[in-house]
Amino acid sequence: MNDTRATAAPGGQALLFLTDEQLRKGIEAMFFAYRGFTADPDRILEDKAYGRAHHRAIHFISRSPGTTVNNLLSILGVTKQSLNRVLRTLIEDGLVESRVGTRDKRERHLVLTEVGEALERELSDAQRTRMRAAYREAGPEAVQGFRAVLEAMMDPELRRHFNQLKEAQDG
Amino acid sequence: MNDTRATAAPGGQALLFLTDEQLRKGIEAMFFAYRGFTADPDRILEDKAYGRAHHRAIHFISRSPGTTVNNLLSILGVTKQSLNRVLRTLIEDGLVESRVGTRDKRERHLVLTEVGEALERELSDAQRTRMRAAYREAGPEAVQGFRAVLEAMMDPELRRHFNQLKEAQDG
DNA sequence: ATTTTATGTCAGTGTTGTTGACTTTCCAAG
DNA sequence: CTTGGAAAGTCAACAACACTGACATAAAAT
Repeated sequence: MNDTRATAAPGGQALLFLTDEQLRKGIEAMFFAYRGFTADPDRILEDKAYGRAHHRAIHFISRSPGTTVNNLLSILGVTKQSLNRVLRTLIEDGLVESRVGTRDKRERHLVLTEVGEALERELSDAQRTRMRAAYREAGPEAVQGFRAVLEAMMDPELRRHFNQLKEAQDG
Repeated sequence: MNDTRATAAPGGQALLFLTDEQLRKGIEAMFFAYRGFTADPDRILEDKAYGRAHHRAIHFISRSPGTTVNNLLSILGVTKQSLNRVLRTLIEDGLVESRVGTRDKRERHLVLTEVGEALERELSDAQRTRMRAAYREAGPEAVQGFRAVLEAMMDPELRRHFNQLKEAQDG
């Protein structure tokens, strides 16, 4: 069923014979899996007045407490106007605190409040539960492969961000 | 660096010790990778008057030529009004043909025209190129794991659709 | 003193999703 | 044959979330 073939090549490198069909299935897998990936947080946010954009902001503020608006912008890849709309509501609702920088007073450092952290936990618990179940079902070797392919799929700039986040608490 | 640990458990099953941090990194990998995944088609569509929704419709019509609107709806998971707006422009622009069903004349069977297939090729070529590069970089075992985790992450209904598409040309 | 950077804000626009209401077509059961 | 309901299409209104462009403020850098 899984006919991704590998053969030893002269250089000791494994060569992949990837048919268009196999690649197409990878593409569809990404599409369907991403729907599942966002389904649980979406359900939680649907009641509250927030959407996916709020979730992303909350996630990365939680991940890098005290991050600046500019840093968040380059991670999320949206315009400042778009991010600002989201941040404004989160600050107004008391989920995020915006602190003027000490060294550079132009910068705003973003941190989650208690309430913000509670929502972050609720959202990430749901997402982690699905991820954990998928990892268990697929097995440990699969997890390594999953991460390797995803990382290889990222744009270089995003990959840099991804690995910087990793270093913060993992490396 | 990749510290997803696996240990042989009594039942012969491998046990995974997944920390919240490891799961979180999987979540972030999905987020960043999906951005890369959609980046190339987005760039192509940006010039033309189409968006991601058009791409998705074109992809699945190409994948299952003659599919009905209802089938497409359950694959894409949007409302008929939303899909209809997209299909209407694609039909008006001569990329998609809508054929009245022969057995059931209420149904519309959707197929790509020559022009539609040309755009589909352009889009999927771009997406496959990235996927192929990622597969090559990650290696053949990683590809297996990638697909296994993604499939485990899908909602059951979407997983059914995914596997039905597979059977069509792979099983 | 001037320029650049970081941030915030206002106004307008586009894509993509939603609900709700309504019509047309047409299969199938009574 | 009539009627109920499913499939498809349409119209209107609306919301989330992205975009561009223009402009304001404060502070750092030159």
